[in-house]
Amino acid sequence: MFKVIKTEGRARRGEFSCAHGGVVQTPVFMNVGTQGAIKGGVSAHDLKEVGCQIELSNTYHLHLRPGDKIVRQMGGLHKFMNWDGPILTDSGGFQVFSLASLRKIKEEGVTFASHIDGHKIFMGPEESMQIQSNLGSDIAMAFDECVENPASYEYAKASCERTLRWLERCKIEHDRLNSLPDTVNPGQMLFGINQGATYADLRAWHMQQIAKIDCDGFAIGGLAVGEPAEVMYEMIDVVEPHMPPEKPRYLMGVGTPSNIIEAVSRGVDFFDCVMPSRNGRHGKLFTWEGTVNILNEKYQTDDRAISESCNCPVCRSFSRAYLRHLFKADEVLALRFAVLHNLYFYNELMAKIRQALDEGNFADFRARYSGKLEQRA
RNA sequence: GGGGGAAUUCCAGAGCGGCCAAAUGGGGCAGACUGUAAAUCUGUUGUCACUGACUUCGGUGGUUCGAAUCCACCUUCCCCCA
Repeated sequence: MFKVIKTEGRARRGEFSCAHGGVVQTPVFMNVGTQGAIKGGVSAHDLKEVGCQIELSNTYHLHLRPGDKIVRQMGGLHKFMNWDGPILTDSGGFQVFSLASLRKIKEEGVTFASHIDGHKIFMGPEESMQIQSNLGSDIAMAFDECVENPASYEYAKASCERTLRWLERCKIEHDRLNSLPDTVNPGQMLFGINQGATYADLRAWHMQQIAKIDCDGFAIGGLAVGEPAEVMYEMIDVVEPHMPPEKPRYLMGVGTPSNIIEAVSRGVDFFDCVMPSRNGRHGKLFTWEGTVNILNEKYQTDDRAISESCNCPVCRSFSRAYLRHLFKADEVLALRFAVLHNLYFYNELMAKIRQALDEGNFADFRARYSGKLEQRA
């Protein structure tokens, strides 16, 4: 269920609900827990404290370890990781991109060499749907190919045509699985994914085609893979008019705070990104004043919180000097604190975007923050 | 008291006549990171007027066209015997 409750320009303020959790307020940032845990020592329990509304996990990774059948046997991913809110599972399509050296693509699907032990794994649309069904996520993503950048027009065209055929197969298999009497999550939704590299005509054509398929939402994939941000924005502009307005739009894997603000202004509702957690683990912290590299020498005796305007559990109690020390001393607590802070920031960013939309001053918000939040504090 | 060994750039530790401002680790400093093969990766780490010059390898002298590398003495440390 998705409902747009207010708009400002193309930006949308909405509400989304699914089989788990209460109403999700959009625009929303989904917190990434690839293997059923947020890297850096953050649990589902912590996600609540940090304002997370939806968690994202990965089909490929959970299929390899512990195995989707084991997750199913343990009662599904929600119970397994003790997260009662919505879960979106990515399909494995991104691994077609990120594990490019370990895979082979054919019409039927993709053969991977496991990044763990090298054994062969075949994943096609049906397999991806079966795995996601076993995981019992609330939103399953279609199995697609995230094409690398740059890609030739010919390759991008052939690839997005194949991704369209894969979506048709995903839809059939997804509906079949959902109707099984013992399915883990009968309310599981399916989102289709737009591709087409950086070619406007392919993007538009592909979006028009997938919009004909009765999906519960539509994602824009294959962006933020090395192209300039302006090109990414242009692709959103190209595709957005062809996205069904009554369904949620998800920009996959994006992005920086400014990327998110810009995409919201272009009509996107859902986001996810590894950036807050990964950068956090690497000592780069986001604040409303700009970014802080907590490893820098200048914070050695800085008694202030990471951000004095932040109300996260870390900023309420610990200093920059202490956090820097934890990093320098290789304490796992450093990772945990940094990730908690960054996720809190991202979730608060979304809350403030929503508030601005509610109050009708998103344009002001955008003017004030877009392009600023990635700069050094 | 006798015998043996070692002293190298922030640390550890290679080098043992020219290709050495000196390997490799660590530490330090800085940067990158966008549907997570990432608690990872990259750069840098004597000084300066920086495609070159200058001062370094415990100290002082010496051998040599040339020394971190060879010789003498000194200093300090370590090991073995008593």
